[in-house]
Amino acid sequence: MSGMPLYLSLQNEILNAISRGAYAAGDLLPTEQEYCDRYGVSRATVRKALENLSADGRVVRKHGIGTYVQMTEVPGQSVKFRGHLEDVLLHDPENSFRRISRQACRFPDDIYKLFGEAVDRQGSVSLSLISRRSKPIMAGLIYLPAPQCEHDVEAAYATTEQPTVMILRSAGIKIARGHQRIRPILVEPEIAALLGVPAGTPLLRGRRVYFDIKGRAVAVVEATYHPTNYEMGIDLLPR
Amino acid sequence: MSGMPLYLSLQNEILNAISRGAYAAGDLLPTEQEYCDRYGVSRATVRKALENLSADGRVVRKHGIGTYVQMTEVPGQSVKFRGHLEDVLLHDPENSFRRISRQACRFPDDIYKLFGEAVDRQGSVSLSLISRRSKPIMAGLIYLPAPQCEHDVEAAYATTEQPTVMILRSAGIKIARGHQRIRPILVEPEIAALLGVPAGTPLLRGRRVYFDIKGRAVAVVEATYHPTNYEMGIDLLPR
DNA sequence: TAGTGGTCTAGACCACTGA
DNA sequence: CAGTGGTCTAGACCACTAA
Repeated sequence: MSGMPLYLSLQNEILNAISRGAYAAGDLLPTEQEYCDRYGVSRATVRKALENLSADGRVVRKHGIGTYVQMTEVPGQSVKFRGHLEDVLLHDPENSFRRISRQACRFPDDIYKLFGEAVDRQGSVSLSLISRRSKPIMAGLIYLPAPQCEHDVEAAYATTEQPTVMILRSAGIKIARGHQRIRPILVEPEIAALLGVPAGTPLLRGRRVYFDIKGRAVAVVEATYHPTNYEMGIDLLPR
Repeated sequence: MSGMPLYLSLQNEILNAISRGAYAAGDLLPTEQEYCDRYGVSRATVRKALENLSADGRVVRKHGIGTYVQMTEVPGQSVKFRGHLEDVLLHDPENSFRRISRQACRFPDDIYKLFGEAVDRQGSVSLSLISRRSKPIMAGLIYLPAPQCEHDVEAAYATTEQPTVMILRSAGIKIARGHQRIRPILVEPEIAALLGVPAGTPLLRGRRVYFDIKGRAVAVVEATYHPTNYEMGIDLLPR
């Protein structure tokens, strides 16, 4: 219908199907071939639609498996951007990751809410520091619920110094997607000391929530960024 | 060579060509057909490579013209994300834009540097407020160099209340790309009064630089966001 | 092993831009 | 108008995943 490209019509069809509840978060969408048959278009067209939805974070495509539906979000007034998990995982070999401390903890209300369905309010919180050429760039509090695999996570921690989400991966917890909300804070003394800035300095803090393929929150990180050793930049592109 | 997909090899070829100076910012790259002939691959493969570079903000593709090279950036340690110009232009009809004041100004050092080649250090600065359902969400200082088209910009301002970058567009200044750096600040009394928060509150400030197709900075905005009426969110996706 | 998504080709026609 | 990128097709083979 109309002058809209076929792949855009298909994208909208799929989004509508998701939003009217035909597929829930974590469900598998029909296969590419199925869409070809159902709408009478070529596979390249179906792929373009699904790749766009993937780029917009609405679905996750897994080679050999299929296309999963992601959680929908209903933001208020906000600017939302897209980024790559890897950019935040800091796999740059020049960055060093160090875990400062770890302890059991009963989650504060706001953190507990993020985990939603988590069976237990009890978990662990770790304090870590990421540096680059011995200059601190980020201090993070990492909240992990107490799951079956806690032992694997601890074992992975013991063998290597890697950012927490890498550790989660090596413990078999695959992260499909995340979301980070950025806000300004006046830094607390403990974090300030780690970053080497005066307590009370205004800093950027990102609250990251990582989700697995089923849309369950599996980790929450409160990342506090150094004011000058680190830059938060966003490229603005035409649509 | 190796098991790398053809389109990735081509992407790297193009990036290498750019970084060794074969094409400068603002130049046109070879056409799709030219790449097909030169590398002996199909047009779909060439297109995939160029579309990826476009999604990464390294080139801008213009229907009927060709593919332009964008400015390269050499960030220090940073997290870089991608977003859409339109998300920042706030074309949401529920948002209202109001220009509070405008005056001639001699640019401060840091702003002047951003304009780089601007012939004149003299320009204008406007103070504006964007609200949503009569709640303030952003106050912005907009710096514009004094160009030939200043008259057109002012004429556009007089006829409609639109965000500055929309105004620039309607004055014939096409914006190809932008960049925003986010940092925390303690808000000054004037901005605080506009947003309705106490002076000294820690807030997010984005310094946006808008570039035309030739890579020249044509506008700088210092955007200060309301702490609760606005959210800065980033989706984290697998690569 | 069967079925999925990932890559790739060789063609076609259309829509936009500038001269 | 000629030339560009935008959309689309109908095939092919490969790489990955789960059972």
